[in-house]
Amino acid sequence: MENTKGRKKGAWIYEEDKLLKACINKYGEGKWHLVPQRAGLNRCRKSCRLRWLNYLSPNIKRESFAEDEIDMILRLHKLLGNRWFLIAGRLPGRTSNDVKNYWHTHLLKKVVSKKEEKKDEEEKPKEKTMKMHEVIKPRPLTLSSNFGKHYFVKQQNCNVPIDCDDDTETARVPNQIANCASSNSQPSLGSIPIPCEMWSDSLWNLGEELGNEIWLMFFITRREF
DNA sequence: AATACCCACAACCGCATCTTT
DNA sequence: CAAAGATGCGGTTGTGGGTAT
Repeated sequence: MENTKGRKKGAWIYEEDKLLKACINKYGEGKWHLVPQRAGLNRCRKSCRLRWLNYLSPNIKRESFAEDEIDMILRLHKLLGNRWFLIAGRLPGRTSNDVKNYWHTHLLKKVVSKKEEKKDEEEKPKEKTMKMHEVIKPRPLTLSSNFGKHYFVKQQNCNVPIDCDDDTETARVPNQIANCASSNSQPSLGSIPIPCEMWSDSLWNLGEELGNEIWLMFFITRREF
């Protein structure tokens, strides 16, 4: 199987794995555009990267998911939605592809059927303060190379509850960072900056309701593969 | 034994974001 | 500042193995 550029596609064979491993061991990870050439592989850079990250990397756990891992996936998914990379980041040895696959094959059905059950029971008046299942979607952000890469809580369409009297009074935080340590990255309500204490308090309140798991979303340091 | 179906997971693709020029 | 290239993530598809009929 080959693509339009004559690159091989489909399942990897043992020899290819060996070449890729040798290449990564020699040159390290990264510079994926150079990997096919360095390794002597007729594969595209994406394919090489995926193969390493999802299969060949020595950090990968091969055994099936443990109870606590499943529990963690369920909780984190409730908070983060389909941010598989972030969820996997909290599960040592698991890749985002592993988590995503496990979700689709094992957990999705469970969650859907549970929701169906709940739906029947509910039909109650709207929650006043916040919707517990609204997903907060953090996005990766690269700071200067000295700081490495970190993930923060914030992104477009992320509604942060702040002592609201009705449904509408939530702080719609623009696509910026809640990193109080950084002077130019203060969260805001429209153009008005939100004091860090208020921001933290809001998260703290939310954290109490969600069993403090919200804090996982603070400074989820990116794994260095 | 043959076939159909299902499940698990590896791999690909598209696109958004980041970095470099 | 814009364009081009590189990177990484999430959605989706393909495929092989196991099970049921």
